[in-house]
Amino acid sequence: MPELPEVETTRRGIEPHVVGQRVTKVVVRDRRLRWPVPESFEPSIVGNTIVSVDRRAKYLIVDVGEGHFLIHLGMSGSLRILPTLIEPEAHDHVDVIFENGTAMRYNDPRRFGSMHWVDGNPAEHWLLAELGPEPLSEAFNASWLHDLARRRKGPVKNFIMQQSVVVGVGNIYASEALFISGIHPNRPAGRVSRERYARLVDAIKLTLSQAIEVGGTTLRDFVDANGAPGYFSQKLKVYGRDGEACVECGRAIRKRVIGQRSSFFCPTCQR
DNA sequence: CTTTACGCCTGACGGC
DNA sequence: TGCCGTCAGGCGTAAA
Repeated sequence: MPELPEVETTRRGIEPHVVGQRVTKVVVRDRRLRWPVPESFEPSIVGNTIVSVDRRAKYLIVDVGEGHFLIHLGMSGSLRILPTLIEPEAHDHVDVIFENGTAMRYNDPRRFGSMHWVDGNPAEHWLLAELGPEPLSEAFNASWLHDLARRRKGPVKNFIMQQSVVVGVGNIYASEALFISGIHPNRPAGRVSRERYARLVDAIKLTLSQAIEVGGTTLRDFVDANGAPGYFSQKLKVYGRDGEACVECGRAIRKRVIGQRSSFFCPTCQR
């Protein structure tokens, strides 16, 4: 479910409610996530006060002073802020309960998400250590992409979805950014010119920024920390629009599976 | 090294 | 209504 904009939306939603809050209790009612939540998870956190909530790629990093915990939302995960503790429902895996009576609740039906406790520097944790640059940073630019793409034969769409190339670009925004920059998703990554990579970089930054501004994309079930959906789905130009008219040329948007993922593009506008 | 295919899961939806 | 196949915002892993 969540790509970078949805994770950032979640981060912004929970941050003001949890920073400065002291954790009095952590309840893990279902440890079955992508990796089992260890028994040591709760005692590591309890008693600490939340210092900050940061994001790296699609991971949320919660600093509790004594260490950090990482949260990944997988395909179907969400975090909610509860003003008061209410009865848990299906797939409510974890509650982090605060001294003031509020709580942060993690729900994940498909269980592709994860929670990790990290001693030491989280940037060196194995999940984060090999990640590429943040898409909204200066380090992500045309030179970086063009140089990395040399000799790569695989489709450019797969290339930009690899987290070692650039983080946070998932299946929706990859299709959108390629449409905006006029690049066919199936074109070999090594056969995209530097100039066109410059346009792709701009398109990725623009698409992600705009999506963050409106709270991300809700296709079926993404909600922010208050339970509200994101509105970027209304602005999607190609994703999920196969058969509809291209907003630029009017020809039908096509859908094709590339790298085992559905991809949407305009056969006329994208080369 | 890069690239590909496969699981891991539940739930929603469309067709019959 | 009910059943069944298909598909879904991710990504680690094994294998080619």
